[in-house]
Amino acid sequence: MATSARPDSVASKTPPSPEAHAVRLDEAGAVALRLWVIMSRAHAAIAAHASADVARHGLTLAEFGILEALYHRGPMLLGEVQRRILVSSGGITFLVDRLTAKGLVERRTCEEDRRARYAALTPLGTELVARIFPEHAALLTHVMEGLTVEEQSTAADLMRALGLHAAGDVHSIHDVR
Amino acid sequence: MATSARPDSVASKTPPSPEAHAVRLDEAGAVALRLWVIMSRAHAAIAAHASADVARHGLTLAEFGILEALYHRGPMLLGEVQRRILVSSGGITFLVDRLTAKGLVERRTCEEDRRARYAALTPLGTELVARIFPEHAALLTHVMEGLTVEEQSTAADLMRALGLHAAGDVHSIHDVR
DNA sequence: TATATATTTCTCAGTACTGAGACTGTTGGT
DNA sequence: ACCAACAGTCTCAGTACTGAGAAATATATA
Repeated sequence: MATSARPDSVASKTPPSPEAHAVRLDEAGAVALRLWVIMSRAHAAIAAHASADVARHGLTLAEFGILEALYHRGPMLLGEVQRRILVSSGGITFLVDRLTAKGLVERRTCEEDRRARYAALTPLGTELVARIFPEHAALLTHVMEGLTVEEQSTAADLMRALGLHAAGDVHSIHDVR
Repeated sequence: MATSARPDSVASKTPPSPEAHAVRLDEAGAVALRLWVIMSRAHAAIAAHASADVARHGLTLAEFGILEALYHRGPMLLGEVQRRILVSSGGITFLVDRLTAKGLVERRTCEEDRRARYAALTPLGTELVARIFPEHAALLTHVMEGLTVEEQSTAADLMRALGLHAAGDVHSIHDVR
């Protein structure tokens, strides 16, 4: 976590340096860039809170994401979990190993496809999620209070469209058609 | 980068497992949580594109963020850069070291405060940013096309309010007053 | 002045991953 | 049945950081 994530509230009304460069962008570029920067900062600020919260229980956000997914959906194939929480193939193995070592998760074989394995919560893991999830939700509710519930809902809809487009077949602008 | 970030388009209309747990949340909690998850996914999907783009030039997103900041604002104190791109104190030293090794950035002493040091672009660094920034902006414009320009602007306003609140004095819900 | 506290950067050991490739098992074509 | 291509997981070396603390300098208080 960053040691300080405050906005430059007081600081830096520094006079424009002679070495500063103005950028020429069309309107679409300017808006897109602005959204990306603002979104990154907002995400980082919220992630810092969320991360600190789960760290109280010795968990990383990625670990918590796995526990939460398994709690809500029941046992899942490792590949499913991987796509859901967006880590690399090596990462999911590593994370499930660590959660297994903590006694929160166990691997189960998959009868239909013997290459695959399920991850499932142990009773201890289930109990942990049941205990900490409500607190975590309350924290996030609090962190999100910068927007009204209606605004949050609007923001979620916009983010969803953005995410789906970005995750989908956005061909690189450098691709030949 | 995650090896696959596709949404579960086809997959997983799996029947609700007997081991799945329903969660009881008030409306505010449900909306906040939904926004957090959706926002994280959108951010990750966009970051994957941005990251891949700057990687073509051998840069990480954090490095590019520093170069961009120095390009637009001129030389900055390390602490300023750190707060702007949200890395740890060790991280900014490490990143500036690496950019210095690449010949893109140099350190300068600060006369007014001899503890502090400026980071400034070298001519090579300036030339690099001038060359790759327009391409990067074009890529982001393309990635953001899941929303209209007006929607992007709305989203940016909402994210800004969210980020400011989260980065500000959100006291932990567990604090005593 | 002396002392304490704060701020800025740097050091370094540690952590949480990534990504390329290996291994094992499945599927479809012939 | 065989073979090629593919899919799911695992291994492991490498990477990009974090965070606690140290060193140097600055500022405030008595």
